[in-house]
Amino acid sequence: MTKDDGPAPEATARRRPRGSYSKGRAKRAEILSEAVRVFAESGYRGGSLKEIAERVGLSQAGLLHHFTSKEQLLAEVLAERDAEDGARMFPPGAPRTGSDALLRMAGQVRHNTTVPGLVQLYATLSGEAVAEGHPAREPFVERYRELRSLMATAVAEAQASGEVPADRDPVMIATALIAVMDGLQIQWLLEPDAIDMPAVFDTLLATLGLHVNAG
Amino acid sequence: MTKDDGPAPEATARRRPRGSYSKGRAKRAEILSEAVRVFAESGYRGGSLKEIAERVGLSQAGLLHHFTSKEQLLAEVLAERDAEDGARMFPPGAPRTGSDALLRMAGQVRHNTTVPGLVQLYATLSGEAVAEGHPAREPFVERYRELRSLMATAVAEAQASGEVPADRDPVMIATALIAVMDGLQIQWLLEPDAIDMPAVFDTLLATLGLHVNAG
DNA sequence: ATTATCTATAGATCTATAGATAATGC
DNA sequence: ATTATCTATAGATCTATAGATAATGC
Repeated sequence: MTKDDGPAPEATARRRPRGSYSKGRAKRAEILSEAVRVFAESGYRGGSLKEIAERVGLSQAGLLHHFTSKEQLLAEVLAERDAEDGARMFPPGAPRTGSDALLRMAGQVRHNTTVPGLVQLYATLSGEAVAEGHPAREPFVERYRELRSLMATAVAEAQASGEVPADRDPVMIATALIAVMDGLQIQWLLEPDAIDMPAVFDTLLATLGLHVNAG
Repeated sequence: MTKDDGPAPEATARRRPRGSYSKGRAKRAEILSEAVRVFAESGYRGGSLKEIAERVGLSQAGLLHHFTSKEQLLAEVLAERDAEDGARMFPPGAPRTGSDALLRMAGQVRHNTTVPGLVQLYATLSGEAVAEGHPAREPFVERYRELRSLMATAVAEAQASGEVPADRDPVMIATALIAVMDGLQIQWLLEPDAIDMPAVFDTLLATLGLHVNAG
């Protein structure tokens, strides 16, 4: 067969898109990372496209060439951050079994103290996202659902292997651990010097019978 | 002495203010309680004076007769809510000693499930308030500082009296308990039916060696 | 030729103030 | 007479679209 599937140069005049140029892709990435900062500082409602645009050296309309709407920009910010954080807490290869995931969670808390911007992004957006109709609501619902499920499994496995006392409901423990992590972030963002996030989290794990440093 | 301290009817013509009428005071209270709802739903940034005004049957300018600015309205909302909640968790007469405060905290978690609007107010505002320059930031910093101090004392007393194991730092435990309470609210507001706040909190207290139901 | 940006602008908001009128209560 | 409200408006924003021009790369 001859290439009658290919682009008919003139007949149909089907001008197919060429895709973005490399300059465009670079700018797009720059916008995403600056959007993280602006949404972290001012939230989704409070953060303006103009502010983001100016920080990357574009006009506000220029920014909207890369993202069709503010809402789409937020969606991509969340997707990107979730992918990155997910890879950290649940690396694909790692045998996420037993107390392993719990220790990695403690590691995440430790890591978070080095990235206050991202911590603020989540703290700010999760607070906004509880509002009915907020564009980040569904993503957050799903995120917590998955997180609870993964952590509950980890707790149950740690209990089954005897690494952690089995006298508590694993789902309750998982929910509580996630809650502590979130709640600590608020207190820490408000008074970084007064709150030692990793120490508090480790204390709680120790109370559950899991010792981070002692193994 | 004759009343030369009284109002000189004409000389100085000092027309002193008469204070608000009862209708005005009623409207003011109405505004405050509707502001709670609007700020809960949309946050401080996202909530508009027009929305609040309409809900109480005033024009936006009419509302600003009772509060000189949006910021002042927020400040009064916070002050009022803090006073009310403070009275609940730390009643003036009660001998707030030992595990007493811990059990009252569990009671507060239980109570919170009946007032989702207030829970949302705090979840939303605390998320916003971590932003530099946010008008609720300082109030929240102080609130957490005081809460930690009160709870840490309670934990220490409970430890001293042997009601709770003394193998953990009371400040860490207090910080963690407050964090769990906050973090649970986010998960609960996102999925009320999936999260049993009181059960999770009680589970955590039990892990600490304090049994809410068993006494 | 297609993508990347810009300027200009429509159409919504929003807060706070000015100035007028209606309601309340010494 | 003082308080309680209203209408009108200034002065800032903000998002998204239209239409033009500059830059990039088949």
